[in-house]
Amino acid sequence: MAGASIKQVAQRAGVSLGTVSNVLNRPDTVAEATRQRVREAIAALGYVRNDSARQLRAGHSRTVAIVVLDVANPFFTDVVRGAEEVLEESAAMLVVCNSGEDAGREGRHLDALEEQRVQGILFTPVGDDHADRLERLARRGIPTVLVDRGAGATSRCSVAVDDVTGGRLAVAHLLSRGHRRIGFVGGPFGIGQVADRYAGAQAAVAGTGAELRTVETTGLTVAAGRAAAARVAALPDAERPTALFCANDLLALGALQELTLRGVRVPHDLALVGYDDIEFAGAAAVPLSSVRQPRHELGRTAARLLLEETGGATPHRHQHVIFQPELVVRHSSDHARR
Amino acid sequence: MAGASIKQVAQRAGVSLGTVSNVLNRPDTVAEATRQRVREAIAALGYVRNDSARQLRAGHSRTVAIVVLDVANPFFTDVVRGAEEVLEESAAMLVVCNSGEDAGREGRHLDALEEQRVQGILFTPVGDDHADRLERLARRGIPTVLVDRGAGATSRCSVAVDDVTGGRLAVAHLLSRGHRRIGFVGGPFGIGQVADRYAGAQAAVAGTGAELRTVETTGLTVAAGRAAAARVAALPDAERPTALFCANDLLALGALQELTLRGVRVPHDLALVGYDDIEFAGAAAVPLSSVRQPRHELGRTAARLLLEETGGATPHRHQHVIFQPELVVRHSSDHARR
DNA sequence: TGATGATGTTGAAACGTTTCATAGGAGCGG
DNA sequence: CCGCTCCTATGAAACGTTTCAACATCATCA
Repeated sequence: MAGASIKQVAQRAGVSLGTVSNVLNRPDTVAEATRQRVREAIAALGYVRNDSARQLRAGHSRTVAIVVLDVANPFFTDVVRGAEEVLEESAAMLVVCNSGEDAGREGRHLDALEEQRVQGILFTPVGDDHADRLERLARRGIPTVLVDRGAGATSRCSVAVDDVTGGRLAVAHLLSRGHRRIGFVGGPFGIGQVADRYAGAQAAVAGTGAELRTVETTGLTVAAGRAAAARVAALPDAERPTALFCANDLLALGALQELTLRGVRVPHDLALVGYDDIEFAGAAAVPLSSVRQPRHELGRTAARLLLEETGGATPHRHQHVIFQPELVVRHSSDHARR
Repeated sequence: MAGASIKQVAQRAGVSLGTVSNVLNRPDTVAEATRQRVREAIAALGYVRNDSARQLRAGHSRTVAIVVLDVANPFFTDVVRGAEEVLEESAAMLVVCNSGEDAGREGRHLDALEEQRVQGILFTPVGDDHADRLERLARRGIPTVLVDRGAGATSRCSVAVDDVTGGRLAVAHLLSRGHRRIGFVGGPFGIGQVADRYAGAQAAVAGTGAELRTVETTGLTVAAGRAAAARVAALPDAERPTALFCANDLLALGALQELTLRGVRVPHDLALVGYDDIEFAGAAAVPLSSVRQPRHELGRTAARLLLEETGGATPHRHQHVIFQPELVVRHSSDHARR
């Protein structure tokens, strides 16, 4: 019972092995009576197809992987849900791999996925030196769609939100509220999103005479946000920024917690803008201004592009879809500095 | 280049196919010079092992799956991270499957995992009628560890937090603050956690003369929490509970948003207690009282039990590990009702 | 010197599918 | 009754590993 194979099903149904396979894969080519008999044998033996064998023969699998920076980050979970929706329709299975912003772990995941000959990978890389890797995957027939990264790569598809614009929107907003010394909280700068949002922030202050100083963090977590806010709060008044632009909402929420704890009032003493507009941003102690991204749509589009490339009847043209972010102003930054 | 196989590596290195396999799996049985030569051939051809073939031969895979109710729920993401930590040490790969609280989707995932002959499954089922299914998986050699469910199943391991105690703690706390009409927000009741937390709540009110009324929801999401709170707010004063115990924090945060919007003051007009103590609970507009569970530890333990069963040198004894929850009182319920 | 072991390597079988060329019949028009 | 096609069913090959008994070689020791 443990491992009934096609052979045993065939024996029991009194047909050849190939016929069973036909029942499974092209039922219309098998006569009704035979089909019936085979189906009964399958049920009786509790036969379940062995996917390894199928894949071995087929040369590729029916699973699609998504490798994300952090499973616990609501940004990625929404992307995952979007991708799932699309993939479900095409009988592909989505598995989620978590790199945890660790290049080593990311590498091991990619190795395993390559060994498994997955159908394709939706990928948000930790660092920037992944071109060779993806090139190799492509040669092996495993297409990649870069998620929220790597616009410009000509040899694969990508979907992204314009992070430079997002950073610019956030900081322009703070400038319009009268802030002249603004802190950028985020890191490591090796992460493209962080670098881009910072670039946008810089672009916004350029030529305005305002000052942008960086408060570098080791990651994009609530804990890192707390630590960063502690450092900011400890600065002498003359140096302390009057507003913080955080590279994501987790950082901003962490900062908000720490600032509240230390009696720094938001937005009166310090304005705060986050990024991602996660579900909790509006529910925070001080409702958080944030830059909203179409995360769900990002996931759907990434999956769609991958399927187009895989199912490729028509020769595939790589596409780069860029979504535009949107600033949502809430109380945490809604206070004009005189 | 696309698909170099062991055979081509062997040819290039001038050795037999079996020797290459030995280099890969038992390098110490191969002479240094040969090993070197084979390694070079592998590198030159860009050979990557085909996991399907390996699995087919081995009869089982090296991946472990975790099937969760909702990837976006911080409770599960923490469990996932705990499990990952343990599995990483044993060269197993964890893939996350999202049932989205949908029995159909759950079934399809289990089917796929069974076809893939995964090493084992960490599983939080949607409903209660999964015994047959798991029995079948077990017969096929795929062990399951129930996560946060199914204490009492004698034929498999489980890890759980005592949800009845958790529910009791929460409601006992509200009673001690003087509340006599308490609402339980949660659903569907088919989900074991919901049923257990409700049972605990009932146990707490039993014999106190206080009233417990249910506000049933269609899921455990922020949106469902909003909807539930809207219904509560619309009740006439005489019927409206003075406190809500929500089956998880997402519901509670949703409720908090909706109540704030409608001018119902928390905790003055209505006290609120959540469940899970997610990272955002303390950062909410009104810091949220909640029942904390050792989620990370839950994931670690589940993974450990699975590995013990799989790697089973010693015959495996199924275990049921129950963790105790802990009530964290914050501002949302910290107001004595006169 | 011949038996014994240790060390390295080989070749073939097996895992469970899918695919494909082929064959056995049945039905039918001529 | 022959030659055709159409419908079903068959058996063998192939996918890329791992495993294992057998073999070759060489040093060792009595």
